[in-house]
Formats: sequence, structure tokens, C-alpha cells
Amino acid sequence: MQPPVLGTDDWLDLALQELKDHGYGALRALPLAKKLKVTRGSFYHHFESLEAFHKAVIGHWAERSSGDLIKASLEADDPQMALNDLLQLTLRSGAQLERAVRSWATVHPLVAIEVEKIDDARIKTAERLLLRNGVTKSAAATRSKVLYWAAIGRMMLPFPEHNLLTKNEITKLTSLMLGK
Amino acid sequence: MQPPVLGTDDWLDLALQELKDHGYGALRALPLAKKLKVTRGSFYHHFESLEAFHKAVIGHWAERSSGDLIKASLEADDPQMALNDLLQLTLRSGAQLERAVRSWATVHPLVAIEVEKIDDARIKTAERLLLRNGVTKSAAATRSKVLYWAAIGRMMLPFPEHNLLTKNEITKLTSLMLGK
DNA sequence: TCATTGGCATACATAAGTGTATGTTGCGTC
DNA sequence: GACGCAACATACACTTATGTATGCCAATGA
Repeated sequence: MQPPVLGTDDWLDLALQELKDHGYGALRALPLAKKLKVTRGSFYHHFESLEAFHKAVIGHWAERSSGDLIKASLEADDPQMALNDLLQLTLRSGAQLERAVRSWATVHPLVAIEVEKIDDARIKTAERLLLRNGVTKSAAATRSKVLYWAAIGRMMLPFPEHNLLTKNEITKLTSLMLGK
Repeated sequence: MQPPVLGTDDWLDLALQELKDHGYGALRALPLAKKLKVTRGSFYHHFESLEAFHKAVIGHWAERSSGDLIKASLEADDPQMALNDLLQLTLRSGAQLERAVRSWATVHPLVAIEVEKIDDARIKTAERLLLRNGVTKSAAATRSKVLYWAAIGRMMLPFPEHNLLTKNEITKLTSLMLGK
């Protein structure tokens, strides 16, 4: 399956997987080593300490989230589709990881800083989307925030899949937000 | 300071405090016992096990959150004030605890269930507020969700205080949501 | 071919936690 | 004034984790 020798990225990829599935409490050397079927000797060969490892995990996540699905969907031209994607944002490959990272951010300052950067970037993207569709500058500033917060808030519900909006609801909401 | 003898509630009150300040990782017997200046003997006298303690903590929180500030603010008659309170919802005594509980819910099924109950109740409250202000039934159903999600999403930002809406922004948003 | 290096194993010391069994103390109560 | 119980303390066995020191081995390039 895996090559007999591992690189730093193999540890980081597993870390994101475990973070997604079991939360930040799973980011420790021994359990991860067992999953990779090696000993902690390998871990401490690749990383100076647990904290150094955690920083690397954050970096790995931030890298993968810079040009991610959310942003891509918001770049779309069709505002209806874009807002639909934003509001329905859920387990669509990555949302569960985001949930875990956001949870981690409540107890880890460096994670919090990285998350804020990504939030700000995405809000700006949503704002541009609204502007391109004729919303005034001040309204776009407010509504992009509220829409993004709603997407995050829904994703952070215990069971996001219990709270889907119908296509029809999205349509009306889009009209409302675009002032049409 | 504290009486020399403690009751179960003293443990639960401290638990909520530590949960708020340091996250669910702080909910363990030994550190809490140290803070109460007793040994774990007291802990295992009041609670069967760690898991039983955790369940008690959840119940304690749910009890206190059933008639809480968010709901109270949503009961207000002035829709502007109510929506303002909802959207600005932040460290206003309790939001930080909510952040921690929501974070906990991502890794603990029973917490997730309790949080969902409270979410549903609050959304219904917000919906009634919109209905009382002339919003149609279907619009109220959608908008109450989106508004509540936005409040939760903003609260879950790493630094909610960096994302305040101005009074003017709230006013315009209220008009939009009430269709006026 | 041989010294170096990357990738890991092994062993040890230490820390922090759980759970359990049992002893102790104070206090109401009959 | 002995009884019983609530509220602890103490001691022990166990588990799971970190960090560090050191050794092994296979590949590789001079």
C-alpha cells in the first residue's frame, strides 16, 4: 500500500484526516505513529516536537484552503449558483475538516489567526460577487459578511444535513440579497 | 472563601467555567480537583466516572441555556433591537461558553444532540419574531434560519470582536429582512 | 567502496491522567 | 453516645502520552 518509507507529507496528510474524523485531540505522536505502522522514532525524526508538528499541520491546512472550493464557488458568474453553494456548504469534501479546524481554533491561538485570514479572504470574495451583480458598495459589505457567517454557522451546527435549504428558498434569498 | 464542603453543583459550576475558559479538554478530574483544593476522592464520590461527569455537565449547561439571553432578546417586541442583539451576539456573558460547547459538540455525540435542541428552539423563536412583524410564513422560515446561522457563524469566528456590524448596517439589514 | 545521511527502532526517564479500594472525619439523629 | 452517612483523603495499579539518547540499516554519491 504505502511505500515502506514515509515523508513529512505523509504525516501531515494523515494529520488532516484524523483531525477531520476525530478532532484536534487526535493530533498526537503515538496514535498517529500506530496508524502509520511505525514508531514515534519516525515522528521525532520529522518534527522537533508536538507543537512544531501542530504548526506544520496548520500550515498544511492553510495551504490547501487558500484556493479551495468555497472560494472557487464564489468566483462563479451565476450568483444564484454561487450563493447556493455558499449556503449549502456542508460535508462537500472539506467542510468537516473546516469544522474541526474551527473547533481547534477555539483553543489554539495560531490556528485562530490562520482561520481569520482565510475568513477575511473569503468574505472579500463574496463581496466582489455581490458587487458584480449590482449591489451597492455598502450593502455588499454588510450582506457578504452576513451570508458568509450564515454559511459558517450552518456548517457548525451539530447536524448540518438536518438544515438544508430548498432550491426554492435559495432562489428567493438570492433575489432578496441582490435586491431584485 | 468556599465552604469547606462541596456539593455536586460546585463541581458543575467550575466545569462550566473551565469549559468556557479552556475548552472541553479541561474537563478532567485531577485538574478540576486541584482548582477546588480537594483530591479526586471528592470527584469520584460525586460522579461515577468521567463520562458520567461529562453527561452531568451537558445537562447543567442545557438547563441554564433553556431560558437564556438569546431567547430573551428574541422575545423583545422591537424587531430592530432583537435582530441587533441576535447579530451582535458575542462575548455578552455566555457566548464564549457557547463557543466551547459547540466545539465540544464536534467530538461528543450527546453534546451535539443537546446543542441541536437548543438551536431548533431558538430558530423557532426568531421565526415567530419575523412573523409578528408581517413577514410571510415561508419567508420567515427561511430568514430566521439564515439570521440565526449568521449569529452563530459570527460567534464562531476566531475573533468575533473584529467583526461587528454598525448600528446603521443593522438598521438596513433589519429593513431588508422585514421587507420594509 | 565507503562515509554520509535519511528513515526509522529501541530503551529509558518522566509526567499526567483514570479507576478502585479502603481509611478518616465531622455531623445530625434517634 | 453509638450509628450511619456524606464528604473527603490516601495509596496503589494501570494506561497513555512526551521527549531524548542511541543504535541500526539501506540507499547514494564522491
